[in-house]
Amino acid sequence: MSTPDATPASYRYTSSLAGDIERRWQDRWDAEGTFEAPNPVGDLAGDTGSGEKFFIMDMFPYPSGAGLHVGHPLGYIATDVVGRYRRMRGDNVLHALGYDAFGLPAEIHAVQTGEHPRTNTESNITNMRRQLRRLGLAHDPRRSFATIDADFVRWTQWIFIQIFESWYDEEQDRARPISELRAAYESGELTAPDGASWAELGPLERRILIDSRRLAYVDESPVNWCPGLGTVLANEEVTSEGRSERGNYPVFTRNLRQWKMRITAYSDRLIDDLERVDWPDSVKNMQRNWIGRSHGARVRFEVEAAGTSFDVFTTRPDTLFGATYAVLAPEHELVETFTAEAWPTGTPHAWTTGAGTPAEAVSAYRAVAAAKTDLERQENKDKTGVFTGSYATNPVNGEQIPVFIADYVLTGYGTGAIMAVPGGDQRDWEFAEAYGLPIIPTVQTPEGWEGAYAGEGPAINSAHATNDGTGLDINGLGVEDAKAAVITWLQQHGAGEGTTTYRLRDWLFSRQRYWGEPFPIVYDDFDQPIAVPDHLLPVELPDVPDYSPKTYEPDDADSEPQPPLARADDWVRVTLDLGDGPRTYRRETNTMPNWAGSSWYELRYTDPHNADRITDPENEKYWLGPRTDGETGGVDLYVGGVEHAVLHLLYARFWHKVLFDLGHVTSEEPFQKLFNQGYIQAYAFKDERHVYVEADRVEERDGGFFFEGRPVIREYGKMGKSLKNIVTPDEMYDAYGADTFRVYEMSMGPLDVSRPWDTRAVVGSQRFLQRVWRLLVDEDSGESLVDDAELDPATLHVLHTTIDGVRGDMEHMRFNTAVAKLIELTNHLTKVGVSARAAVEPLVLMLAPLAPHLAEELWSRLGHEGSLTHAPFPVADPAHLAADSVTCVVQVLGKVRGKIEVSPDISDEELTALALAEPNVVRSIDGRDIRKVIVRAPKLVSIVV
RNA sequence: GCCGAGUUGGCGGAAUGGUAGACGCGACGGUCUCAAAAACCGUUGUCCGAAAGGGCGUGCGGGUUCGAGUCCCGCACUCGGCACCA
Repeated sequence: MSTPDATPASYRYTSSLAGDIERRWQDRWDAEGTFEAPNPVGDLAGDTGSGEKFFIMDMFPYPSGAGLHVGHPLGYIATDVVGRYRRMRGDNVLHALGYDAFGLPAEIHAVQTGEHPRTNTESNITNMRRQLRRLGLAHDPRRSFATIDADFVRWTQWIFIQIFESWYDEEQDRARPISELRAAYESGELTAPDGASWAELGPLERRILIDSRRLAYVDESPVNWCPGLGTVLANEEVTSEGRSERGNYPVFTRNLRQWKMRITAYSDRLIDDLERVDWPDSVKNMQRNWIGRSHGARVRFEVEAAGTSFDVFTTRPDTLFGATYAVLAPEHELVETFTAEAWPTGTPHAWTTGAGTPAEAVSAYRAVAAAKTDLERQENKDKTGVFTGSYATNPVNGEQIPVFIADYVLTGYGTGAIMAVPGGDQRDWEFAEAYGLPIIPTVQTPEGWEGAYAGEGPAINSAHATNDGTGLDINGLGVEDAKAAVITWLQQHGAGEGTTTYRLRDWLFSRQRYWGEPFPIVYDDFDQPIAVPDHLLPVELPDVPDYSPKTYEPDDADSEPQPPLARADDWVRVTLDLGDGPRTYRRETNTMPNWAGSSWYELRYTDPHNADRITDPENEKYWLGPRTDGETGGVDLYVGGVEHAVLHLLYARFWHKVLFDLGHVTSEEPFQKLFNQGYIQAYAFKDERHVYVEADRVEERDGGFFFEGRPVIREYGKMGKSLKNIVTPDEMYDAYGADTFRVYEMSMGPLDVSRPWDTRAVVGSQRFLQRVWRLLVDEDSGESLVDDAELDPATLHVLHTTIDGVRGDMEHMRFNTAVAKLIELTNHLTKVGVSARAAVEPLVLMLAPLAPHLAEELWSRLGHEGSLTHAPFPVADPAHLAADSVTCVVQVLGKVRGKIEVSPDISDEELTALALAEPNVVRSIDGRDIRKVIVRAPKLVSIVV
């Protein structure tokens, strides 16, 4: 690396000079607390100023031990540029960075090394802080935290208790304290689902009734059990292949007692409020699809032989006349009830699978289905099933239709049972073909249509006459009208009603892991959960000899989860006085998923040291509250990758809404504006053995790529150690300095687009900063080159159009074009040899958000005392935006045939005359009649002949 | 299959319906140097032409318009999400 002494130009802006400047300013910013943002109240209280507040957040990092590559800081640089720009606009900017520090990698490391996960995690945080500090990010260091800090865990647990101690009031459409539910039962305003009154219930029954309504509850239900990881997983953590997102182990559906959060109560609000936030449409759509709201009908099918009925959900009640059989999911709770004693006479062989009785066939089928992973269920799309031996009554026409069980019907969606309409549904069609079931079309198909038809058309075969005239007849109606008619009829006849179902399931919240927040829950002798009182929070993790859950063979579906905390006997047994004297309780031994901390961390930035509340209401209202009535409030700008579209971003919205309902926050949404940055990707190279070779040693020539003289194949994708294509920020700091690195990342392209890293191209950004430096500083002597000359008109024009453009680009986060405009200004000043203060001061100020260290250095060399952090961002003077002359384009039949330099305020007539006089235009017209002349003075004349 | 985003030079990318390719990389030529590197200056969509100038050109096929990368219709391909969701 060159040093200042190695070249004649001792004061050239080289990497080492940049490094000196950058470290010096970083130390000074720290010492002066330059980026500390004042709060309205509390320990960080100060003068919040007259400007707007602006709260920026990055999706906080997991402190991985692997270190950073150049892709990681992209979003952090972008938010830093926005924050620095907003400060120069006079805003009070809150920007800090915490660490999402619970999670599996640290626990796996701990299991392997025996070292406590906290030790490793904290050293990773230290290392990451060091790497990021070198970038010069303008964060308020007082507001940084990690989700593993005892103080943070305390409030995570406190929020859990808030959720545990509340229920969802469907009438008022909001969460309310559980005490109000108890009061409603006591007063008789509400009764238990079975109609029992509060007075009739015993103490335990009362508790079970209350517990069943909580927003955080224990429930035995089908969950994703992953024996390979030894834990259960949320739906969102299972891939579409039915494997764990972490570790890629098989996942099985098992009925287990686990903690859940009633996120489904918020389905409608989570969908509807997407309209009120400024988020990318793609993310909104992903959330809508994930919640999966569908409108339809619930239809009751009586099974007379069994003396009971089952409900199905359908989005197409208009096709009810085409329902020729019904299917229950194999796990449906009524399967046994519907399983007949013996096969009805004439049952086709295919329906029985050769079993002697329905019970044998059903239990064999259920056993096979239970042993399948979700992946196996998905891979095999051949329709299979068995007949239960029972028939159900189609309510619209009284037809007896056979009831099957089949694994193409899912237990978790709708009612876990369907009416099968082979004429209108491809899956039902396939099943009907396989089992010889009748197919009745109920919608007129287009000419020549084969197979199931799900499209528009008039209803056919859809009438049933009854003696009393109450029969349903929808023939001829369109799909929408038919749906409405059927729902009305079902409601009148007590056979069903219109309803809405959701794909979203309640959030499985417990994990059998060590490295997570313990639940603030104990169990009493009745085995019922009780919240640990606030003053005993946080419940801290005990030290244990072994951090691993009991894991199993990945394919061992019958294994049972066993959390590591269950082995810490001294911790599990605890004596507490919960108001009725000291008693022994048993602690909950599951831990929270690593989504817990990130579900509320935006709140803690606003009041990070508050010991009495998650955040003071004044601070929350100032930083997050709605600016005007009807707004949701929330973080002003949240930047991160799209990979959290349905995980973190859905959970965080849910928790925030609960806290809003309970009156703890004034904002209805956590993140008002969301921006997904793209990824920086990289090329990787493989040799003829398909082994990756070091990418930085590959040469490109003759249109091919070579490593040590041998041809290699190029691939495009992620940066990764195994791909041998990692480029680290540290390498960039050493070779160019942080400012060059920042400018390069911002100039590569639009922030939301992914693009390949190209180390060779970074030098362009360095050359740009060197040119800026050379405008102000003599490279040989280090003397200032700045003078007080007046600006010529052309320079004034370039300067002010640049100011105008850069401001617009900053407002809309178009940093790539902002950099391009600053380069153009710099190139202009270099070309005309202008180093006048009137030009270079605004240049330095505009550069400050992007290359803050260099800008601070030049600002002080311009004679200013303090930091330019709060110096005003330049404002364009409209008087200088208009150019002295503009190039007018003359088109003939839409093709450019001439250009004229004209005054900006030229009249249409004058311009037309000039255009028609242009020699090349005259030649193009070639004597033809002019039919029309379109004039857009002063930029364009279009001549039609 | 459904939903969403995209397709512009050798590469990353610019372009309120009005000069396509700003800015940067690379490449080519030059200055400086004993030489090289760095730095600086110039050229660079493509074809015809000595030049002036002209033809072609934003994935493909149509359309609207004086004028389309941009708007409309259809298609292909790439990427992302969901997927036996009734």
